[in-house]
Amino acid sequence: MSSDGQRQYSPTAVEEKWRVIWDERGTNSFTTEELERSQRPYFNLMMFPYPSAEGLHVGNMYAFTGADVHGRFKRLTGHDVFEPIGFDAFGIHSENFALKQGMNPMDLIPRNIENFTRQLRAFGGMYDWSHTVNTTDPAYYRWTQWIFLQLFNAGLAERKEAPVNWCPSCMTVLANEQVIDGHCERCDTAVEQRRIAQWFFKITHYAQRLLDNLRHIDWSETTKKAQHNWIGRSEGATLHFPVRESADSDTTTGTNIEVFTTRPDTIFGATYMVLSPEHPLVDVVTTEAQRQAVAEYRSDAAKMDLVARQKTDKTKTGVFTGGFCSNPATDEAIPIWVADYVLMEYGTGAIMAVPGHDERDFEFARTMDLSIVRVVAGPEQDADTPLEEAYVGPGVLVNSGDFDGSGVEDGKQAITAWLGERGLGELKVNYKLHDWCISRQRYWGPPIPVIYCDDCGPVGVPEEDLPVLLPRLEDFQPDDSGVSPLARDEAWYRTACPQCGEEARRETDVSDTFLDSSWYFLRYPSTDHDDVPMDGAMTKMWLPVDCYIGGNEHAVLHLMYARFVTMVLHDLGHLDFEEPFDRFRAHGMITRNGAKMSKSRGNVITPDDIIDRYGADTFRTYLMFMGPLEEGGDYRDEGIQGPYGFLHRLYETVESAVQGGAEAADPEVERKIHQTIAQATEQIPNLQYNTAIAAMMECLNAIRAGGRTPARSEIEPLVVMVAPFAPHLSEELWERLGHDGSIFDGSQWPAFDPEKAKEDAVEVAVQVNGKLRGTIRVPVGTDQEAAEALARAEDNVARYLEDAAVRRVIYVPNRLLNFVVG
RNA sequence: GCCGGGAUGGCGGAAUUGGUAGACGCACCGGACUCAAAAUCCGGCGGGAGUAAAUCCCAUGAGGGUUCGAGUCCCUCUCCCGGCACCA
Repeated sequence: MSSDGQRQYSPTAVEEKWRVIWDERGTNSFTTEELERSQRPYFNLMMFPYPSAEGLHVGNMYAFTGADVHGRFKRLTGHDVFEPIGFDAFGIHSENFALKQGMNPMDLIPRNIENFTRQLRAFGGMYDWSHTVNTTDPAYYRWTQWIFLQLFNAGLAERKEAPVNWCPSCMTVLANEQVIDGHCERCDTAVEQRRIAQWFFKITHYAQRLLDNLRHIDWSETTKKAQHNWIGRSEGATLHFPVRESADSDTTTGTNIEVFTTRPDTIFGATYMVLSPEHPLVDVVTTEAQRQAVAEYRSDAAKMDLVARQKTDKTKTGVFTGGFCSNPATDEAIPIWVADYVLMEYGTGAIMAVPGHDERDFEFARTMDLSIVRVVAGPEQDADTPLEEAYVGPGVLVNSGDFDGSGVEDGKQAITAWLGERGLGELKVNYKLHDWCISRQRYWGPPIPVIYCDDCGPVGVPEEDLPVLLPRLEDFQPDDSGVSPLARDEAWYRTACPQCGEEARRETDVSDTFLDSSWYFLRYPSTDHDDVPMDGAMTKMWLPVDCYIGGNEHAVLHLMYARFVTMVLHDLGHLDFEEPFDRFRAHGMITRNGAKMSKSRGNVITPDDIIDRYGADTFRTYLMFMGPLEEGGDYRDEGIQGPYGFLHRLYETVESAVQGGAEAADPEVERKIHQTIAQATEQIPNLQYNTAIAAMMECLNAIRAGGRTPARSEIEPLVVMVAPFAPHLSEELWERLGHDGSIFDGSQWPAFDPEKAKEDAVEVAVQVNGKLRGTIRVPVGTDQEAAEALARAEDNVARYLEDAAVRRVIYVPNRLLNFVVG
């Protein structure tokens, strides 16, 4: 109590009080029955965190606050908001950290989860703690393994030996998506190539659907665009080039080399052929004389790490195989080369080189002194215009036999059809998307539920035997063998074949963490059901997710895999929808004092410190006030004073109103309140939190103007509108205002009354030739004649109109009046 | 190179989608309260001219254009951030 009898706002005390009350009353959690019987279900999702040893960072807080504000707003407007949280606790992060600490992740993870839970409660998330998931819990990963089996049984999981990205530091295989610029996403070590047998999910089978659905899902444009590019559809043709016995002989060997090209129209300019070093036909076409040179080149390419291999600015290298093939359009013999600028992973691993109209081929042809032919003439060019560089623009075909004069686009169709008549070409769509390698030669993940039997081959673990428990290993250090540490636990991997009962061996690889996170949202509503991954009724009630807010760093990994897994489960009859998230919004990044936050810079904000000092409510409000959620913002240490003062003044104002405020509402103030209601109601669902908060600040300033103490009815709507941002404080003030129960129960969001918000007079700008010369205050809806008369009476306006002829008058009612003179 | 997003006071950011640029907040300056400081409250705050007021000029990355009127639309350019990248 302070001397004047009013209580002081103590964020720490208020927040602690309401955390306890929420828990006691179960304010934020649903019982199983409540989940089953919801009237207006709303599934509000945020990206579950990886529980690091460092604890929650501001980036997490920012995202979670943005999502939590959304959930709380939906709840205040009468929805049953299900807002769960969980822990994505498997994976290389935890494993590496455990190795460094000399601890077992099985001991480390529960500790981290405990700390995260404490922080998530402290920040005031509206989490349903009775429906949480932990990916490392056998009760969860049992179903992750079940999902593997669904794909396995449907023929969508495939074991194949493939060149993979190998991180020599993490000693494991990485997905293409985890290789950033030739370096390991986690430790930044240069990645090498290796060939290992791996399990792949055939996501490429879904490429077109994943692409098509982007058109109708309500997602952030940036995220959709990233997925669009990642899928990388391109239309072209597969063309067949018959291999010849020799340069001078017309005889073909019967072998064809297939190429994928987006420019079949330029085939008359294909003057040589290039195979990637890994291409299986290299040995077939290489002549005896060139065998050694080719072998050396291939072995150099194999040794090269992916960084060096993928450098686009290095000079092109290659070697002639000695072999020739026929250009199917010209029937001329063209030489076959091997060069590492052709990648085995895309298309067919072979290209027809058209140096005249492809920059890379041009560069290679120049280096190797190969012939360059023009087959497209752009504007002001003809068949003989010399080529100083590759011409990739539009034009008409030249030097192309019967197709001369045809446009580039028509030529593509016509030439492909013409080659097709001879069985040498067909239209083809290609995608950049690769199949998803889910095998990891590590310890800390769910074992892939497969048993290898000498007689039966790979056999899926029967569903009733799930989960395949991850054994506790004391030595889980990965090694250079390319095999998971689980291969050291013989008692674990030795088992009987489920089909024939003979001695067999378990798969010792574990699955990718992205598999864990590809379906966690499907699990949340069903955590009360141990016997199924997704309960039918719960899934029908709550899914798909209504709103998902998260970081765009997951645009092409997590979000693509979640869509894929959902689509597969739909096709297999487990779900009745094929897109998991109705709405997705990517939040922006936050910086501190204009600089990126990073541990190495030492400028990372520790949420615990800020919350201790200012309270979670102030922290939340400030984070949301910094800028638009979708654009991010800049955290300035002094800036938090604004929201801090705002919440203090709100507290004081409510206190004094309760002690005895004004008898009746002031119409001016009431107008401001309703204008604020209108603005907040419109902007909060659009995630324009910064401007909504600004409006509330203005509203409080208006309420307090002139040191006035408002009536309770005047301050109450503001307390509700602030609730999504400052939930603890709002509960406290709601109670002080004499209400029982939670402010979040019973749809308290204030109703907007347009009549009360209406202004009766407006300022109209008066311009002469577009320059502001005065303003007039007029009743709303004043007509031009009246406004003009008033404006002409203004001294400063009259001055400019004196000796000028008014040619035109532009009147925008309630806004502006412009005299055009001249 | 390609794709996406930006550039507005000392700073973070507003601007009814073509109609009074700078809301709200931070920082700063002045004042009140105080023995003093903190906290709080009141006032000021883009630049320039003007003793001041009135008023005028300039100003939304740069340059041009459309328009009665442009931060907003069109063209050209510069820089910054994010993603993809020898993808045939």
